Amino acid sequence: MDKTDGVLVDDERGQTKAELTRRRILDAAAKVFRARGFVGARLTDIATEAGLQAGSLYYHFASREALVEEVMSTGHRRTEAEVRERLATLGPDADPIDRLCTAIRAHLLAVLASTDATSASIKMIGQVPPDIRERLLDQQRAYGNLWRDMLIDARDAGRLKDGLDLSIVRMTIIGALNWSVEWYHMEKGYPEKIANDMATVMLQGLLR
Amino acid sequence: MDKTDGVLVDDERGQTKAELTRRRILDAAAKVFRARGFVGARLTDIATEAGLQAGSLYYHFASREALVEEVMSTGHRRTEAEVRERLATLGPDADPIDRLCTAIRAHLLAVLASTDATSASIKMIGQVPPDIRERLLDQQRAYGNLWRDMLIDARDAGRLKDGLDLSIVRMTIIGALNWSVEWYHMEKGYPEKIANDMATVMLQGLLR
DNA sequence: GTCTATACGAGGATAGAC
DNA sequence: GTCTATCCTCGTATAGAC
Repeated sequence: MDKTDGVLVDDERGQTKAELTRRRILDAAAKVFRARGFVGARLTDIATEAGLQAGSLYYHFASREALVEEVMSTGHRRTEAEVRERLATLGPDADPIDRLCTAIRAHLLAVLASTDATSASIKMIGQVPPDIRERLLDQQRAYGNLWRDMLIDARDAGRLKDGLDLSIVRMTIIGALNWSVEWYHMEKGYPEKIANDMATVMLQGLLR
Repeated sequence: MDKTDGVLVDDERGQTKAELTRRRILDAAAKVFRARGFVGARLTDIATEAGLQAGSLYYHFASREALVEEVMSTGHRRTEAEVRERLATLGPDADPIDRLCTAIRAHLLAVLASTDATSASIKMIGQVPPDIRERLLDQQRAYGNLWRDMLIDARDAGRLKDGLDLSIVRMTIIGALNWSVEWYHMEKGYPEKIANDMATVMLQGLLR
């Protein structure tokens, strides 16, 4: 499984040719899937983007679905990694609200300003076949728990409004963050500003 | 265009057999598209659900894409209609914050507790071919303006925090509402509670 | 490892009977 | 209007040469 490890490093030392090509295919696939969605992305498109023929993909991947799944899995793993890293910089006993704010910002920036795989994974989660979807949701459970725990900590510290269902709150926040892939376009956006406004609205509300 | 009018009435008087079948197909399509997504929904499934054979669909619709587009268009129109109706009950010079709160609740309830077409239209907006997508986004512009105007009114009344980009706020709110179709399941949900918590979080924030 | 060529299945779409 | 039967296109996947 060393293919799934070093995924975040772009260091080429010690990579066989096959591993490099495999990586190139994954990048191409992420780009095409992000742009065209699960339906619209053809293996021919992906192969062309990666600089080879459609048939050649099968030397590296067992099927179209295997390719999709790895792209999405990688995308989610990156988002989660970025959020956890940013949280780690706060130290273990940071203020729970600071942690929430940091997570909101990190998740949004990961989704908008990071790789194609991250937004592809969000855009396609509602489209992939049930078995793939199931495995991906399993994988995302740990990440969901991270958010759940942050919210519980904040509530236990007496910082949240009473009576809110924290599951609903969690899905509301993550939903707003994720939906940004549907409307954000590189030309017109300032991810930092979006992250700030979203954090403000979700934590303090939009009312004065 | 009397097909697109009476869409909300279930009154059968004056409807030809063809019009009734057409309606039945649209309902079946909405259900199948909602459940299986744009990719997974086959014409065979839709036809079966509507109680006829795949080939027969073509008497009523020119193509699969025409069918998709009408389902989505109808779905969005219903959401918009429900929100506008609820706003209308408030009267023309209601408090701008009441209007926002009402719109948030109405949009969510329309999406979660209403017909298959409403959630299908949201789930598939990121999946359909560019030309269809373009026309649907055009259609949605008027609805976006409704939200934009509500936010502007609230700001002009001095009720919103300073410095927020109202476009970002609008997309944040609508995004959170729309994303609910990805996580809500009929069994476990209480749309009213979800609507309340979402309105609270977005207007007043989740902090105490 | 990557190519070319091709097999194969699936599903959208059409034709004609009824 | 709806059926059955069939065509046709497209894209995934495989085989074998290089």
